[in-house]
Amino acid sequence: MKDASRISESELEIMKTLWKSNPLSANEIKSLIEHKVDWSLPTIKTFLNRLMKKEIIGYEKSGRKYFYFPLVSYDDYVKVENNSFLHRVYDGALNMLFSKFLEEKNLSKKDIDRLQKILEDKKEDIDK
Amino acid sequence: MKDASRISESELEIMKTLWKSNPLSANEIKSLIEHKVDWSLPTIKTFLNRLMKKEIIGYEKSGRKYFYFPLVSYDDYVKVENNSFLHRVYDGALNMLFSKFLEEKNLSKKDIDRLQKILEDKKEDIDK
DNA sequence: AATATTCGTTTACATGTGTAAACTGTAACT
DNA sequence: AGTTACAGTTTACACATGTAAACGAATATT
Repeated sequence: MKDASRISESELEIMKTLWKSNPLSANEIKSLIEHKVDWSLPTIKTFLNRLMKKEIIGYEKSGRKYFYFPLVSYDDYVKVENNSFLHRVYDGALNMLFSKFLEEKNLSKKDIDRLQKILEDKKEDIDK
Repeated sequence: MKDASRISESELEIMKTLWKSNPLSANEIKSLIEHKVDWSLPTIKTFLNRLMKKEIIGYEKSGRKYFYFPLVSYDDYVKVENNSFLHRVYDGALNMLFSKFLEEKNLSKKDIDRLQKILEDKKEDIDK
């Protein structure tokens, strides 16, 4: 698994697009994210280049055009980010993290049910 | 509540110390964190100054010495960070966040029990 | 009182990031 | 074939951040 740690906030916006569908050209990316952010094409190209230098995306040529795709999966990225967040903000205390989120967010009953189910399953894994 | 969003990673290390106990002088902070990071006193002073400019900490003078203390509470900081993390990585999908953490972390039985308790309480709040 | 010490303040500098214009090569149109 | 369009590449520039030395003022020591 590549090191996915150093994706900046703006670069991440590009990555989210690429994770949803790929490969994509710079123009396609622009269309897909312009409802969220207002970046000029050059700006998007800068981000694509930086992501390539970091080996977080790759590309395949088709004639004069480049089509970009992720080299790092969303899951890998999430793993790295989860960990760094957990340690940065909570010094690694997962329970604290959960408590704080639960404290301040309003979950629907359905959400809670779903989480309880996940926890039940987890428990079984341990017991087994 | 002050805007606590723009605390950098290094500055955060200082804040953690101050949240645990305050007010503290620059030297005291140095002693308290030197087991974690190896920063020279000037470096720590830079961070303190930046935090002051951002109005995240304040100080009180006692003779020639300054004693620093937080202007932003840990809880406020956590709230802001949780939110930004939730949206940055999960586009706001709290359930996804929980699932991912639960998926990849190993919780002890006790941890799970505690979380289940929290969820139960949450549920009661809703029912009520 | 003179000097050494100790604080805080100012200045410094490299790297990362947000944002984009200018440049260059190649494909397409007339 | 010449020129226009358009894709990628190079250069640019300001601000944030990591890291710290130099400077100046005030206190403590001899």
